[in-house]
Amino acid sequence: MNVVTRFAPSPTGFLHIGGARTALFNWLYARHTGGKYLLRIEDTDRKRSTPEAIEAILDGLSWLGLESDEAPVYQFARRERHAEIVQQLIDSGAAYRCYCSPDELAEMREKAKAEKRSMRYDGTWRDRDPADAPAGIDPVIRFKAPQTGETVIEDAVQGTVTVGNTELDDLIMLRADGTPTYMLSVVVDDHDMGVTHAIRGDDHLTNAFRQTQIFNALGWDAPVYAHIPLIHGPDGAKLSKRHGALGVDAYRDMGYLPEAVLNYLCRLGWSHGDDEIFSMEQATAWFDIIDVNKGATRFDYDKLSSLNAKYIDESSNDRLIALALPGIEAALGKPVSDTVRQRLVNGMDSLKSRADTIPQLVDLSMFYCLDRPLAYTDKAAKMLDDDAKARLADIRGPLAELDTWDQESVESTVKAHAEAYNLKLGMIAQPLRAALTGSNVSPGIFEVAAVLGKNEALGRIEDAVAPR
RNA sequence: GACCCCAUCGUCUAGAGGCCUAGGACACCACUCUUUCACAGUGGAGACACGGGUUCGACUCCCGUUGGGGUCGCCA
Repeated sequence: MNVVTRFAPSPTGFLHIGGARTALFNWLYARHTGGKYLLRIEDTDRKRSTPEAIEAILDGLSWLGLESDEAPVYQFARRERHAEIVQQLIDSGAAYRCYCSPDELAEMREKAKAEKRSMRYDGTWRDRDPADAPAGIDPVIRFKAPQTGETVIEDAVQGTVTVGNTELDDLIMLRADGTPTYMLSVVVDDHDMGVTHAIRGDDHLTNAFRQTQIFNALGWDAPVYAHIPLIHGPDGAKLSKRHGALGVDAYRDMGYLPEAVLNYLCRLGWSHGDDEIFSMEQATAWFDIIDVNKGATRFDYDKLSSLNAKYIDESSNDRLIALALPGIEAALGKPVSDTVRQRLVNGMDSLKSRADTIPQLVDLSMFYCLDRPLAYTDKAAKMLDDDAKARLADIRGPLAELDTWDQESVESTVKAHAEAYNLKLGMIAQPLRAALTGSNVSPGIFEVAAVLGKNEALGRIEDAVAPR
């Protein structure tokens, strides 16, 4: 079988993390089987669909590299086809006109709730004579759902799921204004697009029953459904705007690399033995729906960050500098000079092993970019007491005499000096760190001195020694 | 409330009846390395929700309980 999968977001907001993973799983499965991965924008809700949301979704997917194999299908553009199918259903007696007003329906639900019955449409117009139709009211078209027996779906993730048909009411397929609803459009589009596997969030599980019924009424084969577990917030509650339900652009802005996000998302609900860190090529080779878990998962920033740190480590210095530069220049309030850029190039290897995210990398890099005199952190200032300043003043001379200024020469000079004066290395190294970086935390101080260059390093020492 | 789904360390997970004294990863703790902070390495603590079955044998199969989640729109 030629596999065709699809990701079908509704453009009513950004692409959130759950949607991104749904897209990823569909993409992986299509790639794994050598099939096709399609994108369908479900924009039949004209009131809530926006071009901005479409843009955000497309941007998010492209940032993650989840490109579809064909141009996106816009569901609303296919409304005539949908209406045509509905007409077909009416003709065959599988659908009917319902003249209940929204208010009547709301009332019906209220009453059902009060009587503690389930809140389903009661089928008022199901078998009523169309001649009773009230004048001046545009009817909706409802699906005449089977009232006996049960509907069974063989879900590729959840297994066999059965529901009694008495639980399902007659859903609306065409609104009073003649536009198709989601439930109908999905069925028609999945069929027309040749979708063989519908991988989607578990929140669609109950929809699968109704869609299966429509497929049956149409005499079409339903795709294989695979309802993947939902992603919850760190506290186990449903992802809401308050926590976790961010657009993927937010993750980019938080300094996460797309390959880290992808790798992390793979491990949320899917696994390949104990493999934790792997490329999309490996994931493609390994991915199968049977290995997807059933239970909901929680989003864990710590683990994402840890993965991100590893991907940052493996990134080229050029890429990292390009990613960090906007943040650095924003903090600086001006573009970086060529000198500073060169320092970043030279210092990046040890900077990047310390950063979990790009903003952290920016923070870590700032001391290479700042102009003299440096501002000191509290701890650095404390480190620069009078004794420390005296020691710095002492070491300045030998350093100034160096002809070759590199990590080795600075290190041997400082070490020799410490030995000669019978000082522990830290007694000089720590004040030196404070002077050179303005902080008590930095990469190896001799490397820092080398990267800074003789002039800048000596200047920063003088700044620290000078009375403030 | 009705219906549906789920249930292994705090979190993500391995586990397809004996391989399990339940493995890995993140987080946590300790140690090593180190001028600092990281990185890295080593070690540690930490789970099969509960109760019944089935079986010679259950984390694995069945039932129930409890807990969690989802759905119940002229939204998708």
